[in-house]
Amino acid sequence: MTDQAVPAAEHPAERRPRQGAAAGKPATIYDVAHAAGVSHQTVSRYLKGFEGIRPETRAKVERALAELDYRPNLTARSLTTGRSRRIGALTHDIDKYGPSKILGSASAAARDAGYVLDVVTLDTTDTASIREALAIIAEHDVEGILALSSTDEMTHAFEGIDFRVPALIAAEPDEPSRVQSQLATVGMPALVAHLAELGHRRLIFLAGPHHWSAARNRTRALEVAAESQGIEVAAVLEGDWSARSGHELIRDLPEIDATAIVSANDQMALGAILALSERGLEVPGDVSVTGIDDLPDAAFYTPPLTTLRMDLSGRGRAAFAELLSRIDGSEAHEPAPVQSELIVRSSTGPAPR
Amino acid sequence: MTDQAVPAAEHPAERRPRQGAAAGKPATIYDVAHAAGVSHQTVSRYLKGFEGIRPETRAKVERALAELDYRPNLTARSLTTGRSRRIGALTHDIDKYGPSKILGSASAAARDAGYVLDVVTLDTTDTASIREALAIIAEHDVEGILALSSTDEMTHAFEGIDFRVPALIAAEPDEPSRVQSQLATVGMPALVAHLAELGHRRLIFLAGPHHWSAARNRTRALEVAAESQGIEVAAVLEGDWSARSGHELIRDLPEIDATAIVSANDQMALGAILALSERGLEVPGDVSVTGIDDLPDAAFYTPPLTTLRMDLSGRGRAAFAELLSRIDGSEAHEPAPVQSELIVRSSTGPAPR
DNA sequence: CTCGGTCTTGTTACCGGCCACATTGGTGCA
DNA sequence: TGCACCAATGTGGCCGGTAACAAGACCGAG
Repeated sequence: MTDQAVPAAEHPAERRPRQGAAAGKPATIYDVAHAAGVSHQTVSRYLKGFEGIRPETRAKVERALAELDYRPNLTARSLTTGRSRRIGALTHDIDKYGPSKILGSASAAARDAGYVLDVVTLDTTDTASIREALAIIAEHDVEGILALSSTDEMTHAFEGIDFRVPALIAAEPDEPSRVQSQLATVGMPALVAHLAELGHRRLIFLAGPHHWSAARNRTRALEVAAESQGIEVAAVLEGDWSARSGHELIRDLPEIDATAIVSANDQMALGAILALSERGLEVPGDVSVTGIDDLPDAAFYTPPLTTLRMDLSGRGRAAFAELLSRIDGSEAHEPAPVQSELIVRSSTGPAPR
Repeated sequence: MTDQAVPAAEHPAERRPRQGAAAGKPATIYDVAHAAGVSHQTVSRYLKGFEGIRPETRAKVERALAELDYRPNLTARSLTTGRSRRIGALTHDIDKYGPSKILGSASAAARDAGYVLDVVTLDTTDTASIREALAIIAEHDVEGILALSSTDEMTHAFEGIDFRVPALIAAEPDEPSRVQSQLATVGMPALVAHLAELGHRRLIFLAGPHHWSAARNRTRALEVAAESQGIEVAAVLEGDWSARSGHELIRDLPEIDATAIVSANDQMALGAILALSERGLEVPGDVSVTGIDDLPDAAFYTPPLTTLRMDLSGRGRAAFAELLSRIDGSEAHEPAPVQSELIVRSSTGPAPR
């Protein structure tokens, strides 16, 4: 409490020349404290929103803060608090609609919660490269890990790893659950019923790749719905979600032994429609086609696609919310169940007799 | 240098109970150093790849490292080095193909360079929300900032801000440059020439939203190419990149006073095709339609779309490379020029007389 | 045998925050 | 008037690394 200058024992910040935004390095709380004539701790308290600071002290701090254009250094903060406010996100096929939509909504949810997503993309689907990506994420000191695409390889890569932080795969789960049951109990039956009402009795299913849990989910839901409504599934053909694969599967079929094609996503349906038209078949005159997802573009296919609208944004948000609740131990407020809704457009019509 | 135990002055790590991966917190270099019987600095040197370590010391460190399942704490490292190995990425419309493709490729490039992208998504396009997103990014201690979508609002939001780190907008630039000139000098002229050869003399252009620099770019390139080849642009209609807008623009047109529609992207072309068919016009029999981008789906539209393939991945990679070179001051190895290539499919055909 | 240089390793300070604890000044009450 | 108590603020340590410098061991040369 003496006022006499102690030559070298001055505060570290003393040695640094006075600096504002224009100068070299960003201001720290020490710079601010010095400028305000208070201790760094007082600044820290102010920043934290501590109430018990005298008005005039508060004013001094505020002035210094503004003057130096202070911005907190989150790196330093997270070193002591252990909270980095960062979530590692892992995805492949980010250029595909589904994953990128989920990513976007998860990212928006993250932002609203003050988090940022550290995105690492995967080039390939093999377990080894997923592991590698996980290692990168782990180094970056994230508070949680979110996998945006749910394949067997992903599940496998997640097994037996000690992440030290919560990790989860955003998925249409294999196991019975809200999502699955909503699709299986409401969405898919509605789609099949729609076809049945139009007189269709045999359909071909274009499935997604089997190593995706969402694909298995959708296949099973379709089979159950068809069975229970007495609709025959003439064939289940496995594609890779792409329009190309939908096109090839239908193009290479010896004969179209059904009056309807149900596709596990809209893009394969798009390919199927083209292949049908190349075979001289009309949609929906000769064959009806349906998709799943309801891409924004699906309403503008020729013809506009009848499809099941899936709430992908909801999935991203729900996944993030779930992860967040695991991170801070708070109870996950039960997310609204993810809905699927039948959207009838003109790609479906009465079955030809 | 005495060996006698100094009660409380032991190393911090001493006080913590022995711990492996199974125990509480992750191991630090101090833990490793203690386990190996060396100083933490020796461990740090080993980790850095320092050569001058005696083989037996090296072995001890390696053993301890493995035993404790040590993983470096990047937060602590970046606090001293000032290098966080993190890039802030800013985008809206991440669920659209263009931005997500650019994001994906930028992210892949980042990963290869040992960086991670901190993604913040924008809900709206206004400058204020961009600024807010930038503030979030700035707090997260990134080494650079990359904006993935290039709108006027983005440019505006970037102006007059002291980022303290390199920041750039990945764009098809307004100013003459490689990208623009390749599109303007090669791609677009090829597209227009293709239509001219088919006998088209009047076309309608579906432009992207004017506040996107890429949209202005494409509009200007088209106008120039059309002018120089004696093709008349009957109308320039501004959409918002979506299939919906392409559909509405063509649907609401009093008359189709042209034999070809050139769209600034594939999705508006998709909407246009549907609108034409609803008007009873055949593509390409009555009207030819072209797009730009060459989405994977564009080859499977009905009819498959003639389009200009744009190298979006190249854009993402190039943007990241440029940013990286600004960060570490290295010379940017001139990236391969971004190419656009004419892809002729069946949505274009001879002009009706 | 001593001295300087090199090689290897250890010690201490520091990055920018937060936390626990210490200290100061003012107030109420006996 | 003295003292306990509380409100406001300051001090020092710590988080987990890196950097600068110091120190001990070993070497050859004078």
